[in-house]
Amino acid sequence: MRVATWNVNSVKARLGHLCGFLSSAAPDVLLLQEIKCQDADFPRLEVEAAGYRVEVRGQKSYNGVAILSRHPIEVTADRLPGDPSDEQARYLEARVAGVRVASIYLPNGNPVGTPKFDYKLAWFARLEARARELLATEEPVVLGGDYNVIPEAADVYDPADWTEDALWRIESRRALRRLFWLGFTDAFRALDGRPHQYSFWDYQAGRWQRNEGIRIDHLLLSPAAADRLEESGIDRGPRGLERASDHTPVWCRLS
DNA sequence: ATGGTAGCCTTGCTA
Repeated sequence: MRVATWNVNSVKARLGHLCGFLSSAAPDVLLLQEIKCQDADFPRLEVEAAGYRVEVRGQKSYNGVAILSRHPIEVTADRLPGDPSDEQARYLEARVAGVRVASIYLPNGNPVGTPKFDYKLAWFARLEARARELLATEEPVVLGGDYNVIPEAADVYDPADWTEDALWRIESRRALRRLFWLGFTDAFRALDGRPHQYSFWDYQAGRWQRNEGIRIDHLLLSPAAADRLEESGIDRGPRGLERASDHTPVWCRLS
């Protein structure tokens, strides 16, 4: 089973790229983030015509996540537990072909020192609590999405540019590490030892042309899923297209 | 050199 994650930065603006990726990469499951539309505005017919079922947790203008799958989708959560007042559409979880998957759009958290950074860390704590619950099920679990965290110096072109950024702050990296200490595996890092393999390049300052990116989109595998990990990769193709998302898909294959 | 781009559907916010 192949699982991919992609922050598309508006599913309506990226519909052509999305359909191209579905037909060329043909993942069994695609986890989308930043669809930037309400449920009713998701281009469902086009995606269904490509052979995929669709579950959406949308929101007007910002955020929004979805799960696309060639197999039936049984939604198990359409929001991250732990804060009923949180209205932001950043979490959708489902069971697909015996694997628990989640599409995660973790808060960016900038600027540091504002409520936005506090929200990021609080959201991370809720995710950790949910991850513990999912581990207890002993089902294979794939927590995929835009984590908005650069795990290590090898995942950024120059850490000095990111010193005060919420994506690199030690509090954010520690929060991600806590998921690793729980037993989750970074699917890409587990199989690819090369440094400086990125999943995001800013639109500004020619970052793509200069290959000055960061790796912030991750597939975290529970032990039962990691036991089945056979292959992983980052597909840079979509980032090089005209009017591309600033992120590109990350994928893995489980036996 | 505090710039630069993109999408929302606003005239600013978020990233």
